[in-house]
Amino acid sequence: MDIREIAKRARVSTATVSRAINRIPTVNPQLAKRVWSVIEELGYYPNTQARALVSGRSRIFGLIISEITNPFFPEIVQVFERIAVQHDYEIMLTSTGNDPTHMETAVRRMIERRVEGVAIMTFGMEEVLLEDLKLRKVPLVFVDVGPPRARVSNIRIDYLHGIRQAVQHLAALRHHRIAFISGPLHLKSAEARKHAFLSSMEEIGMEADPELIVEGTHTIEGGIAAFSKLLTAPTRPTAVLCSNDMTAMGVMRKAYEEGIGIPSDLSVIGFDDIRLAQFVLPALTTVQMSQADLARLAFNALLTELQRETPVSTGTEYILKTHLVLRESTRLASGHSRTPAKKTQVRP
Amino acid sequence: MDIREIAKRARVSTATVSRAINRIPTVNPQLAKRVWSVIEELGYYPNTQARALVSGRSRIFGLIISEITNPFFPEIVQVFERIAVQHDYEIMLTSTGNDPTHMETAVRRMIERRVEGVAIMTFGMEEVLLEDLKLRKVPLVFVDVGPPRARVSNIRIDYLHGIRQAVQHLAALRHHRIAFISGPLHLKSAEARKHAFLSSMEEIGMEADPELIVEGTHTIEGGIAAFSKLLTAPTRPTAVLCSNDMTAMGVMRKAYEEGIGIPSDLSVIGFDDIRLAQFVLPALTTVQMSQADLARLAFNALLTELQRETPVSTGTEYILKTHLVLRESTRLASGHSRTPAKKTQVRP
DNA sequence: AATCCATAGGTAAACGATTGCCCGTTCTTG
DNA sequence: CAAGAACGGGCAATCGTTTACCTATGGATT
Repeated sequence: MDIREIAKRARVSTATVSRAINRIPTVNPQLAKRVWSVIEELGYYPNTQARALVSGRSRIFGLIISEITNPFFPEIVQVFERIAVQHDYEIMLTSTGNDPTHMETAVRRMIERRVEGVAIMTFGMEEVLLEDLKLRKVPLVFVDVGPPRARVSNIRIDYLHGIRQAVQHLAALRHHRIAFISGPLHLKSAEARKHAFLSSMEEIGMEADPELIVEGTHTIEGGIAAFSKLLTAPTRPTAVLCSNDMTAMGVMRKAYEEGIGIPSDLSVIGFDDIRLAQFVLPALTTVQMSQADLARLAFNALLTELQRETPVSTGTEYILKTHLVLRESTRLASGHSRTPAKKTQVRP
Repeated sequence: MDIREIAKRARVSTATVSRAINRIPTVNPQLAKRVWSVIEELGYYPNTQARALVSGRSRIFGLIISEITNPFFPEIVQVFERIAVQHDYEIMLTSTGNDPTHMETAVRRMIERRVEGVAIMTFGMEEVLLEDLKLRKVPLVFVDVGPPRARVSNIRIDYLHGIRQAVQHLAALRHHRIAFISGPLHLKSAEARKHAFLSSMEEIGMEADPELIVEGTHTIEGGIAAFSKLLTAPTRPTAVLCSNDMTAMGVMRKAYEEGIGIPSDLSVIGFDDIRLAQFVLPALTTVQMSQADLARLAFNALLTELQRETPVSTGTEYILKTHLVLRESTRLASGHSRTPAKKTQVRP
């Protein structure tokens, strides 16, 4: 069933049907009504492929993330999708697992489907592979990545704000041996977080012991491994700041196995504030970086770039703030207890 | 840039270019090579919309899930996507949040994009809204739902197997007061799990105290609420079996707040075996229902139905087994300790 | 009353591929 | 050596829309 069928039954031309469907105001309301009732009656749905072909607009945005099974991303996907649908866009999602090959085929698929824009949420990887998209002048939005360029927007995350709060919170709780577990350092975002930690420490005159800085992988497993390594240090840390919440969960897991109480023996702070963070035991103090805001920012960046008549020479920059949210996983360093230490209940 | 451009430069007709691209064996290898080298040189990517339009095949599958932020689903999405890409399919993902309106618009969008099949992973909801798809003879695959029908396959989950193991495990550990927190009972799957619990109990001659059966929502919050309710019972349960892992995490959270030790004071069993289950503290004993297998099963069901020349009158049934995996959250009921109880370390 | 203009709606040409059909070669076969 | 088969490749129709352009109609203007 196609537009011709509708046209015939409504005794109008296909042009009129098309106009009625697209609610073009010049069509006589009477006619429009006739057309619509035929459409309803037959349960006709327009063919998007045909529309896209002739109009040159696919109404699809690409969304590239690194790992859908990392709880950080689903919320982004959800919000992004919701907004897209509101704007009559479809999203083409791909989770690369940080595999360049996967990334490459994803880009190819997206070009073949003629996406109108792509949000890249891999936090600083493989920018090179996107040359094909740039070449085709597809609007792009990155997080935490490189030099601005025409049709390419950037969301800069203000890591320093939240991480400085975290460090100062720990310092206020009299922690002197503060460890940091970074993400994989080839990610720009991981690098940036580490750097924010370092300068926050310096700012308050604390030196970061190199032995207490280890690299993780932004996964639970990585957190376990990294914390194990920290435990071999001559003097253990009393607090550990993690580059993301998954890492923090790994630390908590390992601490549990070793009989190290959190927060009684060790304070832990995460980063991201994934939903789970509040349900972990004990609830995780963490630096929030709103996934919903990030998704909104990215979508709007794409839409804005698309609507711009004459592309500006250099893409727009957006900024996303971060800030600390206090929960149960941090406490006064032991030896400084307000009241005689008791190993059981928690109330930081 | 289009196929004509390629044809011109390779000094062949568009037909030959098309045939070369589709690797049709009748084209002269020499010509094909010439065509391909032009394609490479120009960085030409075929337009999927045009292809789909003329061939009548969109190469898109729909995937409807209930909540992408529920950690159960991302793994499904990942596996489904991976297989789809291997078969040159794209997936159109939608997370309905159990909202019928959302479901309705999702179905409309999918029809407009002419999906070739849809996997519905809402576990027993809103089948009615899919009439439009059935009408159009789109292959469908459901989990846990109703009567078979042409072009509609079904994945039946063998809940009983895993749940019976769970119940017997608890019984063997001398638990007599076993609670069950169900999912929202309007979901067929939740209903089925509850039923499996009841009959497993009956089988070993234990009666399920109605006071110990409460309804949850398959979320952490629901688990917290449900367990709070259980705590008001005149005699508390010593073990609780949950309809999914999120619920179990809610129980653990609430227990933690109340100072109830797991597994020392209370044994907890989940269902699903989401990845997180092994990292929770203590690691959760749970009934595994493989998300990867589920995704594979669903994809193959769709593909099979699509390749079937003459649709059989009634869709195929597939079966997915479940089974218990033991971890740290269960233990001999207190008062039956093998060795004098000690509150610290865990080893069930 | 004649002319002009605005306007609504129709005709048909795109969009970029696939593919049925046909035609010209070359090979086979009697 | 002639006739038919086999085969490779080109022509052009087709998929289902949108939209530029054109035409007819009716109202306004003089």
